[in-house]
Amino acid sequence: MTIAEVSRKYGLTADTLRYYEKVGLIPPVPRNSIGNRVYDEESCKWVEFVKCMRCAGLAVDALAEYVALCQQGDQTRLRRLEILHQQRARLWDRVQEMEATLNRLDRKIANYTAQLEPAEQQLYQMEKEKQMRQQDEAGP
Amino acid sequence: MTIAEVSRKYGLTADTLRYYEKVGLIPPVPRNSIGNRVYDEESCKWVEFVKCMRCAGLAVDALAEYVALCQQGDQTRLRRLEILHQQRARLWDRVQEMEATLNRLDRKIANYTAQLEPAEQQLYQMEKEKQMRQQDEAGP
DNA sequence: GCTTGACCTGGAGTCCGCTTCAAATGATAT
DNA sequence: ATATCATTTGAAGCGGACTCCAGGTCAAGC
Repeated sequence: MTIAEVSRKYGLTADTLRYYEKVGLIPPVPRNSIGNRVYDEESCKWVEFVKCMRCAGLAVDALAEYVALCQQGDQTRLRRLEILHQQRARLWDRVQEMEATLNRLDRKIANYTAQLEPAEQQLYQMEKEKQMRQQDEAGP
Repeated sequence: MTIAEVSRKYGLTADTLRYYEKVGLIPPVPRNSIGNRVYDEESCKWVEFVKCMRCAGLAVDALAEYVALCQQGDQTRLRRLEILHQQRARLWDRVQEMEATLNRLDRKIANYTAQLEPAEQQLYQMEKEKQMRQQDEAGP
């Protein structure tokens, strides 16, 4: 696949794909005779993997280290595992934090909604929906 | 409270507190006769609120709009509710994405762990622990 | 009355993660 | 053969969110 095809396939710009390769988020992509990138299965898998990890917020340099280690063979497996563990832990912490905030927002929303004038409520209802929970003040 | 005290209390630098105020993430903080900030209850609540929301990744400008509306009185309640809804939705999406990645990392970790030499496993065990799940390849 | 220390401001600097650009190359279409 | 097009590179630029800095003001202690 060409860079344009991969770009379409994964929704990353060609520039971003080159950038990822440059900083080591994906191993060097094979080239054809004239030097253009030709993404094979392997490269695509890396692209998909990295897209997923970056979307979740993993840091570029942790990922780059992991990718570099993968290219250095089996004796790096232990270290790779460490990196994965560490990143997983960070990610988990962030998710906890975000879920707490989600709950807080839900309470706030419930509170706002409860205090709307009936007319407003209906007006609002007409274009909105869904899940809410408990108390919270409506200021800060 | 002085800015230094608030800084200690919430773990944000004085610079960040001034910055938040400047860009409207917190309403203007009261000043004493010589122009120094004196954080009252209200200001502290805002600081805490904004810290929480920013940690969860809400955008500065959405928050700034919300804060501005709060200062404009009750007729902005509907719009505020909309903002909260919207931000909640974004946050929820991100959490979903991150949880999926978390699962993927877990599978990867399980796979790596399973493939370690027994000696390595033990070595690894000695400093690590916890939860893992199922299959995944160990490359990308 | 002079230093020290906390605070102020405006503006510049930093870091991250892309994004844009300029100039070049080669394949393809007319 | 000339124009068009996708691609290449290295380097510069950008946006977000702080972070740091220089220069200045006050209040208090010695």
